[in-house]
Amino acid sequence: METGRSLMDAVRERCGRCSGRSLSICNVIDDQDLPALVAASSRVVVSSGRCFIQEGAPAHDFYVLTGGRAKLFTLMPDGRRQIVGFAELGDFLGLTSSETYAFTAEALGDVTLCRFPHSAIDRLVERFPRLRGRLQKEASSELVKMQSRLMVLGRKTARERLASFLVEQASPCCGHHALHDEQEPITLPLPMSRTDIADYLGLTIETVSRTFGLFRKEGLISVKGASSVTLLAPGVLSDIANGIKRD
Amino acid sequence: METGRSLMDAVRERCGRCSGRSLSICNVIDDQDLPALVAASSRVVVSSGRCFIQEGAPAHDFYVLTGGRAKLFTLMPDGRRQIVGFAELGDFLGLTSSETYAFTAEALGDVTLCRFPHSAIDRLVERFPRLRGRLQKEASSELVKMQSRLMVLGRKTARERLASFLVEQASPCCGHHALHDEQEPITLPLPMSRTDIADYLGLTIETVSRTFGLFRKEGLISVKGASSVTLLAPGVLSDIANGIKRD
DNA sequence: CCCATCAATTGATCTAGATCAATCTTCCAC
DNA sequence: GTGGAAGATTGATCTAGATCAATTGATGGG
Repeated sequence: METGRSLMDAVRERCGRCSGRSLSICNVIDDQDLPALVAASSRVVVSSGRCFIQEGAPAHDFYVLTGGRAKLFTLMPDGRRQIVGFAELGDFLGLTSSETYAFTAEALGDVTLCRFPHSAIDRLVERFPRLRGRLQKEASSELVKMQSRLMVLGRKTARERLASFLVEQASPCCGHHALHDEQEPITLPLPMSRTDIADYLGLTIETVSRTFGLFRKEGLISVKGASSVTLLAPGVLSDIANGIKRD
Repeated sequence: METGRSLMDAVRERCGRCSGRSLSICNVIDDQDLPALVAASSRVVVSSGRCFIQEGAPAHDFYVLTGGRAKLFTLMPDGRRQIVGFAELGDFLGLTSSETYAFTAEALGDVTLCRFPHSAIDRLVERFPRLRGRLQKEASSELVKMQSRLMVLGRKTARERLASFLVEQASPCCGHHALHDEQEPITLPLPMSRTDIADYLGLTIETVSRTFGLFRKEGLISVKGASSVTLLAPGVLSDIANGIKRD
């Protein structure tokens, strides 16, 4: 919470250069109204490996991710883990129907966030009704992504799962600009570990690694040091992801 | 769309006895405002096995399910199917971020619905702002359910999946009233086929059937003619669902 | 009531992916 | 650089659940 002169500075500092601005819920707020947004929120920096949302903890705050990436996961009592999503620039976290968070969020590398207390969002929504619609749209679009993830986990083979993952990573924001060119190679950073990918796809690290190996041998990808891949044939990978066989 | 005298009749007819009223989005609308709701919507009856939402078709309408149950699924090009949910009384269908439906909805037995054209919902939301919040809450709660479904499909064994399914069926409305008593037997109708259950849980019919058989032998359930189960030990099933071993 | 049809169960095998077990990289901290 | 620790790859085996194959049981039309 900031006021007066420093608030204007804060707006310039926080929103002026915020690369998440156009992607996130903030994009329904006019420039002149930004101070209200800044006043309602606080900037949070989370260092690599730290958790900023705890599954089951009281849900006091919403977050907009403004830098870095995070993994979102749930645990079973015996430690089995399912990653329910990877958050990126502009993603809105902490929407929950209940009074507690449904997942844990951990920073993959250093992460910056804007934190909005629950109560502050209520006030903002009252003042900027379009925000409510934006929040709903956010939830709906997440819901659609979830439905395709259910298909991945319920019905796809290991090959199809990894291909789905790679294609998804190549088209952030729910396939917005799709794959620019189906044939054009695309290089992606993979800030998550093989273990994370395995827990996302319902596989083991060994299977993930072997499948990466296969794709490499088949000339579909090339790997640079485990945290960067180039999709050499995005179109083929996309077909594999959808269970389509080319001959 | 109805007017005048017949509208009042329609309200009495449609909403007065609607058992979904208290569960659905309609529960944020005062009785006196119901006519607006009725005027904006039309009643639809769908007979068993018919689809009323088609994956990929232009999303013109929203639906509130007011009677019966439906299965929601997506297909892969080769016909593999993933059931993404079973809709029941009061459920709101057709929320989507894109211009097309993300899944197909098919009636399990005869189904009645209230259909709201997209445009009508926009007008209603403008007139009744609380509706917007209700819609968002609906989407958020669905999102939370999805996250636990990802765990089911990604990390649970066949036993755990079927137990999860049975416990979920026993506590409709996202575990609202939970299991009244963990030890009290509960009898459930199962309007869906074994194939549907398999496609919901990412298993084959054979595995579903075998696992039902095991639960029966272990005295955890008793089955009446494939479309009705009694959970004899809901607490134990719940523990199995969560991977907790009692000894 | 009885047959036909389709769903569900049960049994026998097979296999994709898990598990167990070494290496081999990568990349810091020193 | 250099040692070492964590992560990734690769290989050998095992197994839960898939697949293939009957058989049994429901359900509904004539």
